[in-house]
Amino acid sequence: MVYGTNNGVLCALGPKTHYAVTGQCEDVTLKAGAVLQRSGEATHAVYFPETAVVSAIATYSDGSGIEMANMGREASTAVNLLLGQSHQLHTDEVQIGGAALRLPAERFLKLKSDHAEFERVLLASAQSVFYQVMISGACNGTHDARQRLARWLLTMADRIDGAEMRLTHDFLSEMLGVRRATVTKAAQDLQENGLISYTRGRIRITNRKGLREASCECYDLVRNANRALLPNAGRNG
Amino acid sequence: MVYGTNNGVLCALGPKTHYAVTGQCEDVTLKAGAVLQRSGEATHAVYFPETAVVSAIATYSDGSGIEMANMGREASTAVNLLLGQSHQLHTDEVQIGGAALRLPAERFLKLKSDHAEFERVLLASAQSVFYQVMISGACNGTHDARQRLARWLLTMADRIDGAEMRLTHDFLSEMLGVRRATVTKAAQDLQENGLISYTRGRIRITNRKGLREASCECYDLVRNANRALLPNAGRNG
DNA sequence: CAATATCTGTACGGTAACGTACTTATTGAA
DNA sequence: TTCAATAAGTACGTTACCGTACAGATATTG
Repeated sequence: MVYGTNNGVLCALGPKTHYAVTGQCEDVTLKAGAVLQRSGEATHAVYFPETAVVSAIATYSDGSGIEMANMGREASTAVNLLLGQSHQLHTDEVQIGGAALRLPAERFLKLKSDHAEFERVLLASAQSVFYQVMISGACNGTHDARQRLARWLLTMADRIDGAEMRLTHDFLSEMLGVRRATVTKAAQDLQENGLISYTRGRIRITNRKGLREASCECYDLVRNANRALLPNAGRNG
Repeated sequence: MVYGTNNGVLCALGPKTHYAVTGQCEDVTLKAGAVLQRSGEATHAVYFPETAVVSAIATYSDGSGIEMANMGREASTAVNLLLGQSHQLHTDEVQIGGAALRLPAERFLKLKSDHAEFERVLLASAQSVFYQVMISGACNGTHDARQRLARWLLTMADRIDGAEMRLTHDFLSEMLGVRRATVTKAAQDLQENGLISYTRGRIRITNRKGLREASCECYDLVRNANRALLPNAGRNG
């Protein structure tokens, strides 16, 4: 039963619309590394992450890619279709495997035109994602690796159930766009200050308040904007 | 007479809608440094730049701000309203003074609901701006000052009539988020290679092809996406 | 034409990253 | 239980920037 999802976008819907939309979704398990839809291709479906995290990647002509945004349970991959584009401008890749709801493109479009509330919430969600991307862009150019690591861990923790996150320094270095050794140094610093603790692929936040202070303000800006735009998002079914 | 605008969003409209929309706009001259609308305030109007350039700025709690996107004649400031938000998430500030069309919020919303084509084009434009912000964010973290300067100059040249741009290194340093001296160094490099020439606040592109090679691919990615999303945009009335 | 303001060139030491690469610690599978 | 794979710690020279500061060049104004 998909009713009871913890996806923030779907939770922001009133019961009736929520029911209509989730009734058309299917539960899927996304595997880390899977490419959901490639840049330039037609968009087949929209994903509402629950425990999975999906990232938007820009592809350069030499084949390299850069992560431009990542979306967890507070968002969805609907922006393209929502703005009227049938084809992808970027590649959607699963960063962290987990559960998600999948809604085929045609059903998505039908639901969008049948339910004004759905469209309204989707637009607000797009605004939230847009803001996140804006802030992240500014953040990358302004704040150092330690602050950004702190921010990234806080953001990720909001998307995950348990206290422990399974993330390697290597993975984080890709997310932050820095060297693996730079992540190790930043993580050491945070650990020495008692804000996190980690061993071999497992990271745990031990002092959330302190980590927020170590992070740049970008964490709060994005979070507050998301909460303002999608109320009820923490409602959980 | 506003018909005959060179704003790319408005030019992407068919004649009938174009006429309906521009008929509701007023010609304004925007002064560099002016704040059009502040973060948190209600959005009073939407601006379609012609020769002006407006930037979206995120404001931190210490009062400092970071430029997150800038919009010239290929775009508009409509994203907020278009996505259903009556209030600003960011501050819109005039970076380069010049002409623009101004459309009050109520009229904008009325036109949007009366003309499906207008809404469709606006959504495509939002997609384009969204993509620009995504790419720029990735670009800032990946490419060096010289590449980004080249890209910025190319982008700006597309928005301006003449061959000469009135820009100081100091101004450019703010745009790129680097030191003024770093801009001077990058600009010297470009000039020594015959790609640009400049004197005291005036910059001229002398070898466009070469400048494109010196720039990162981000210039082409954003430009191609914008062209694909808003055809006819160069039609000029 | 002189005075002033504005730009640009340059210099200095400092720092946070970089690429590369080797070592040491875990962990899961043979 | 040993081995191979994976993760984390560390090191070294290098680079692109930073903050600051001042001198020279070019406009603008009185």
